[in-house]
Amino acid sequence: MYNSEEEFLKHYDSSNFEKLSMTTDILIFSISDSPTNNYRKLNEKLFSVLLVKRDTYPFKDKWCLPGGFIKIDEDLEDAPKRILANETNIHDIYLEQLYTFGAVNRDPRMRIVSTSYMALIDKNRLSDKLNSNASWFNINVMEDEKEISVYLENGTEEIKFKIKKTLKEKTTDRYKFEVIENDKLAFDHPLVIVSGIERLKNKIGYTDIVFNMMPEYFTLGELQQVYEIILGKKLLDPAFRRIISDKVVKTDKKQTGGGHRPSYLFKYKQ
Amino acid sequence: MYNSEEEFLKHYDSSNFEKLSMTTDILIFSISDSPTNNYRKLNEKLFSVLLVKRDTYPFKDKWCLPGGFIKIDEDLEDAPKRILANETNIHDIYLEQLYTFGAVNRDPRMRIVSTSYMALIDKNRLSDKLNSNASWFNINVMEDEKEISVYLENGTEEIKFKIKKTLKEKTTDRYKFEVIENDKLAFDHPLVIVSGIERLKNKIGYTDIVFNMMPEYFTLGELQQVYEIILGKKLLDPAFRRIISDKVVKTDKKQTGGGHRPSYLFKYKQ
DNA sequence: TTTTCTTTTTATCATTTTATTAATAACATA
DNA sequence: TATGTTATTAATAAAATGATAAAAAGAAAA
Repeated sequence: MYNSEEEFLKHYDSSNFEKLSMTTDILIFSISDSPTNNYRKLNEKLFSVLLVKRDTYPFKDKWCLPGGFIKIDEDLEDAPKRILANETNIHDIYLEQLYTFGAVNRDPRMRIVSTSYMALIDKNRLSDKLNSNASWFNINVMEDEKEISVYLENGTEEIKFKIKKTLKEKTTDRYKFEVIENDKLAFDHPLVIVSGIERLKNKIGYTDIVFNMMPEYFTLGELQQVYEIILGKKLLDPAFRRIISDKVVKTDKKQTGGGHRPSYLFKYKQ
Repeated sequence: MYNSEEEFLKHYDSSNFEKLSMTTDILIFSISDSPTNNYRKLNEKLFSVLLVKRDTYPFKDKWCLPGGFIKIDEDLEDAPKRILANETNIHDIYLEQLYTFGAVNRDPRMRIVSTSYMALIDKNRLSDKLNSNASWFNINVMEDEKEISVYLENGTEEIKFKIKKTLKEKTTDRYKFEVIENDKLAFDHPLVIVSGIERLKNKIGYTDIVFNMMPEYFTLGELQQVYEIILGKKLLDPAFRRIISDKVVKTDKKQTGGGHRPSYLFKYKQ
């Protein structure tokens, strides 16, 4: 019918195929300091995620991940970058594509497929003011063979949800996730959050991505806490130090005032 | 403006947002036997991918991955299942989402975002006849710090492409891939193939997915060959046997006729 | 029939890595 | 000055890994 690619494209009718909308959802993870900073209580580090309260339908007054529509003339990965720039003042943010969710009825408005991204940031680099409807939620995860329970709190509100996991194949560690309890999170965002936590848990073992969330100077105790929160288990001090010893450099700074032997501050070895 | 979610949805105008088309591309990997099966030459195992020759524009006469458009009323992951069913006669195929590619100009026709999937199958379960324009290509990969060269051949045709890799962040093992040589593959499919190989290379170490490509009975030498092809390096026999010893069961069957000590046949320990 | 060849399979030992326990160090407070 | 607390390191045991070599079993050649 056509004799060349040029000719074909000239006559191509793009309405031949069904069209849909795409959005992106961004899991922005960071590390927070515990609000209770008592005497003789370690400056506890917490793992947190940024959520936004919806002020319009659908899911009005529920919390969701920052996100938005992909523009027709915008590369897919430029959308999360644009939204991140809108939520923060930082430019060089660690960003990684997570998963694309595309169940037919995942959005009540219409058919929308959403590609989720995970961003890791050091909160200390943020200018203080967040967008008015955004808030950091500390993350607590309880996981066993069958379920993942996630508890989020920001000092005022609490969000809980539970996810059932069933092994997809005997040959993998892959699970099928299904939301079985959720009252305060919009869309399929519980799934996105859990996917991100799983990804991070997996990658913390063979990459250095965790340092994207750490401040410039930190103690090994703090770093170990972050590993422990994300992995959901306690680590032995000497083992942990062996593992990260070649990733960090000791500085001559010390963190005093803890009522005990002060710890040296370390930096990430670039 | 609206007093309830129902009311909002009733009046929702889905033409508010820009729409695009979505496709899926499926990397179907398997293991092939070497065509040269000489005396005293091990029955060599090769790693292969299924490609389809395009008979229409765009990219007429180029090779591409099996794929197609996502239907408006079809779950995202049902599309690759539908296409797999069309290409094979097998039902329970290992399928895993790989990555969503969404550069604005990745398709010359119009804006198309594509979610790629990786499928692993045991060729022995296929009925012999493939679709007429489909063909298995054996894969050879040469990788160093800066580049990945992939060489595909199906006995008749050869396809070569080269990809430059640059480290994205110092904190990860993540690379940015850029196609620098490619003459016979359509779209951004070189990127999809390389992403899949990297995923497989990574996952072979901590999952059992490789057994989805193995026949029911295999020798440890054959299994080791498959590991070696995918990892791109030689493994020591005793080390390999230690690693996989708890994943396989020895049967009382032997593979004789090799002019040397026969090897036992093993099965995957389900 | 015997020897040679090849590859499979197992054994052995050295080395490295990881796990566990315990000891020592340093600061803040009573 | 003694005590509590956490940081840091030392020391040892256990496990995993790496590397080499030896034994086993069949096919083919002498």
